[in-house]
Order: sequence, then C-alpha cells, then structure tokens
Amino acid sequence: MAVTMADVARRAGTSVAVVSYVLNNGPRPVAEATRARVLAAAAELGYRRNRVAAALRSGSTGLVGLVLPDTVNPYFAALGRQIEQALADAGKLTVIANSGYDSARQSAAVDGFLAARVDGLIIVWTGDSTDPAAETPVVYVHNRPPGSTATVIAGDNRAGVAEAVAHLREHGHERIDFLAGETDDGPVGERVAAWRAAAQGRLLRSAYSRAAAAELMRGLTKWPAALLVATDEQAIGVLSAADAAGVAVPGDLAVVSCDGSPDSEFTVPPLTVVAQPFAEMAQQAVRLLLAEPRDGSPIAVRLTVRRSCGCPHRTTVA
Amino acid sequence: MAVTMADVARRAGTSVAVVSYVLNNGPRPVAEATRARVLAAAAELGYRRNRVAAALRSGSTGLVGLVLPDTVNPYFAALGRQIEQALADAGKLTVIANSGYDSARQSAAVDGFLAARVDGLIIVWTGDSTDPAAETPVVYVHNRPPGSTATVIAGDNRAGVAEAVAHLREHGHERIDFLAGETDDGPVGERVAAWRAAAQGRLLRSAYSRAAAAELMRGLTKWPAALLVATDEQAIGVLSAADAAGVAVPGDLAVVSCDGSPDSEFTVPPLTVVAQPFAEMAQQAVRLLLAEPRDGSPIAVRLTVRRSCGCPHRTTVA
DNA sequence: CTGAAAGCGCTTACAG
DNA sequence: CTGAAAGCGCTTACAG
Repeated sequence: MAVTMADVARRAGTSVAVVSYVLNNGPRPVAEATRARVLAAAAELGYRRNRVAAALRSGSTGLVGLVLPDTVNPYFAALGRQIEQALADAGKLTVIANSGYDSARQSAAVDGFLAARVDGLIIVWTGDSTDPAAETPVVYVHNRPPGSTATVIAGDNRAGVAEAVAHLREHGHERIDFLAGETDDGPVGERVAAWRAAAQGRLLRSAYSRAAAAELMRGLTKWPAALLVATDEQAIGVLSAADAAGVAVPGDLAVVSCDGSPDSEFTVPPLTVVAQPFAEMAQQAVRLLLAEPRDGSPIAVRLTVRRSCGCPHRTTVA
Repeated sequence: MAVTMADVARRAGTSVAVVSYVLNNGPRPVAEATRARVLAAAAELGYRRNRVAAALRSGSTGLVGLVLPDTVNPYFAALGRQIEQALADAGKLTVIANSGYDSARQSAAVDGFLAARVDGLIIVWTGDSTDPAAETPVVYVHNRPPGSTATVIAGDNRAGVAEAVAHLREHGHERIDFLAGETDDGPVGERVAAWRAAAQGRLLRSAYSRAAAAELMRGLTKWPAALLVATDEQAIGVLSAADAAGVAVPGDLAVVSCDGSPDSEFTVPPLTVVAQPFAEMAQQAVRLLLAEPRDGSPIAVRLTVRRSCGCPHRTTVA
C-alpha cells in the first residue's frame, strides 16, 4: 500500500487536514514548526500525493486531452510537442490520442477523455461531425468542427499564402499550381482561397500523406513549373516523387510549402515555407484553455526562404 | 453537475450497486429486465462513468505513462503512435511526456505520472540516472537505465547492422564509417559494436538531431565514401549536409541508416535502412506491461534496400 | 493555528 | 437477484 496523508499525519503528530494545508500551501495557514514536521515526515516516508483522490474531491484531474489526426505528420508532431511542453509548464499532464483522420476514432478518444474527467480538451478537429457539446472546456487548434464558431488557434494563412505566391512570382512564375487536401476544410481551405485569389494554376488534391502526394505527382502527365503545397507532409512526398522522376527542384519545379515544420529545414533541397509559429500557437491554445489572459491578435505566419523556391542561398525574410 | 450512478439508479428504480453491476457486466448477475431499465436510464440521462471515482475505488486509472526523449524524432514519433494505438486497443489512455534527453525532465515526468497513479509506465530511458524503483510496472523500450536488468523491447540490432555492413561491402566499400550518438548507451552502443566487429572505418559522433548531424558532416575535412548512420534522424541531417556540400548520394557517399522510420522512405534519395518493426515493438511492450503472454523471441529487424546505398531500384530484402 | 468529519462517485464485500 | 453501506485518499467548510 502506498503512503497516505494519514500516515504522514500520524508520523508528524498532526491531522490530515494540516498535512493537506502544508502540502498545498493552503487554504489555511500552518505554524512554521508544524509545517516543518509535516515536510520532514512526508520526506521520510517518501509520500507522493494521490492525484486521483485529490481529483475526485477537488474536481480537477490535472489532465488535458490532446487529439491530433496523426502524430507522425511533422506538423502535428511539432505542434504536439509544443503543446505538451506548454501544458507541463502549467502543471498539466497531456493525454494523447491519434484520430487517424477518422471521425469514429476521434469521438471514441473524446469519450475516453471525458470519462477520465480531463480538465480540458485541445483538438485538431477532423471530419464532418459536429461539435461534441462537451461538459469540458475545448480549444480547437488548426481546425474546428463544421458550423462551430469557437476560436480556432491557427496562423494567418491568407497573408502567408499571398506572400508565398508573390515570392514565386518574383522567380518569374506565371502559373502556380496548388496541392491541397481532399477537401477544403479549415485552414487548408483558407490557403486554397488565398492562392485562388492571387494566382493562376491547377488545383491538385491528395490525402495528407507523403505517399499519397508522391503518387499523385507520379500520375501527372504534365508537371507544374511552380507548386504551392498545403502541408509539409505532402511537400516531402512531392520532393520524393520529383527525385524519382528526375525532375529537378527548384530547376524544373519550384516548391513552396505551408507548414514550416522542423522537418522542412532538412529536406533535399531545403523547403521554402510559410512557417507556422508552433510555440506561439501552443502557448495561446493552453492559455485559452486555462482561461488565462491571452493575446487576441491573429498569429503571424512568416515566409522562410530556403532553396526549393529557386533562391540561391538560404536567408530568412521577416 | 454531471450525471452520477445515483441519478441513473433513481431513474431506473434500483440501487447504485445494481447500476454498477450492469455497467461493468459484473461481478454480480442482474435480471434481464432490470438490466434493460438501467441501460435505458443511463442512455436517457447521457450518463458517462466517472473514471476518477472508479479509479480511486478500484485502484486502476486506465492510464499509462509514456516517456520519450523527443516525439518529433521520426523514430520516436513512429514508436509513440504505435504504442498509443496498442494501448488504446487494450482500453488504456496514453499520457505522454518528452524528456528532451534530459534526466531531470525525465524524472519530473515519471513523478507526475506516479502521482497520477498510472497503471504502468513505458519508457525510452535517457541519461545516467538509475532505475526509479517505481511502485508501478515499468517496461523499457529501446533503452533501459544503466545497471538495470529489466527486459528491453528492442530490435535485434547486431544482426541488422551486420547485414547492412555486408550490403555496403557488396557495393564495393572497404571502409565504412559509422555515425553514432555522443555516447555508446543502449541499442546504439550495440550498433556501434556490431559495426566495429565487421568493418574498418572512423567512428563519428553527434547528438541525435538532424541539425547536429548536418553540422558534423559540414565540418569534416574528408567525407567517407560509405557511412552507416545510427538513426534516421541523423541520416536525414547527413543527406541534407551532403546536398548542401554538393556530395552526391549514393554516388560519392553511400548511406545506410538504422531506424527505418516512415520518414526514411521519402527522403532524397530514399534511405536504405535496417528497419525496426515498430508495430511489433509496441505490441510487445504493451503486452509485457499488462502482463499478458508475450512472444519472448528477439524482435527481428530487416534490411530494407532503397536508393541511398547505391542500389539502382527499390527492392525489399527479407 | 488545528482537528474531526463530511463528501467527491464509484466498487464490492456483505446481508438479505 | 438486489440493496444498504463501507471505504478508496484526498479537500475543505466548520467548529474550536
């Protein structure tokens, strides 16, 4: 049996109430001598607070549920790590689940989290199903359920895509194709719209996987000279397919991608990207979830110029 | 206030004990008519079991803690997703933490998990600190604490590396350098030893990041003609540095890596790898943790031949 | 400043 | 087959 507060109280010659006051720094004051005895007793016994019991009584588990479509996708991997970090800084533990872009799995994950009585949910929503009307605070990142009017933590994609289009233009490209996802939901939809508004070119579609993007490119009868890709995951597939087909990047094909995950810096060639500010997105999501004051301004995205667009040297443009 | 078993019992005209028996399918039998009333009442009220209360009483939270050095590293990302999946299949929720290769952060994560009373821990151990002697089942994957004799779930690295060396030999390489981590702990140490036993060449070292590996290569006065790399994360950095330096892979530099993460299939050029069986590792780890019968045989690793070694076409060798 | 006690929502002997 | 009740280990009014 694990050591309980009762054990600590007995050893310190006081009550469990006082032990709780000491260990929680409140809500009642404790005499210094008593405090010292309690701390000593707790240390001697190797006491560790049972958060399950504390949660049942206090109503807060210290757990936050995080639902991501696919933690292997470098965009979600980067986002997930930042969120886990921000949550840990706030004293919360992160319970994670992959939805695999599947509504049923997503809903099973949310159910499990609610049964576990998480203090909140951070979700990159997937699919057509609507808001779960959870009895728990929810913050959506990147994408929210259709019809929802909740705040979505996401970068300013319109500005970023417009900048990317302008940059490819400077390289002399008149026509710029766009590789989107299979539907126009959420931020990728915004990216598509921003591209449509600024450029001429084909709209290509593939699932959000490198394999699917590579296969799509492989099947093209005519490759574009310039391509804007919705996600790094797909862009990595494009680079792979180009290499296999003997299409030189950026010589024959200029590529700009829209995530700016850590992976994008080390592709061959390095990807020019519209970089999402992962750390800031994570912090804003966590602040919003914990109802702390939060900067309400849209999150700026920035073009990071590397080699895949045709620029000779790596430089960063603010 | 959320709906409780007492609410369901009231509505069904029975006791909370019976509600519990119905919802848990035991441990006592319940008449069919009563069962139907309870189920109907639960559905009507939208009852959702409070797992916190159940955990306090039953002693099992349904939570498993997973500590990984870095979830952005493709090897750990792939492993983590498989483990989360295997745990979900077993009805467990995964609480995740990144140690960032830091002992203090690792130990803070373990403490947090123990306070949350997780049912078990799955850890890719990092650092020199020794076993935490936890009051919870622990399974180590990939690496265990120094001095520990616990089972480690890991692929058969010796055989895999020997095979990789043999393959590079067939490509005519006499000297084969090895890019290891900064120390020779765990599986990477095994990989180093297996390489030492089979090949002549320099031992290179970098931290487990693509940036560190790229920087190391950049600083080399003489590049190797053949390089075995301990991890995909580093191999991706090597490919990046080679591209930047105008070193052709596989023409000037043949590369074989040792993880076989999903990422390795889409690098430029595609990496020939000693592939770790992620799904199998995850399943064995979960089985071992939950004390289910488990195949005790070592986990086979296999050479997956792609382009970075010098082979003309992609083929898979069993 | 300190302590006895209620109660969070379950599970599970125990009694009927 | 069913129900009243104890108890998991905390937190927190309440009383002293």
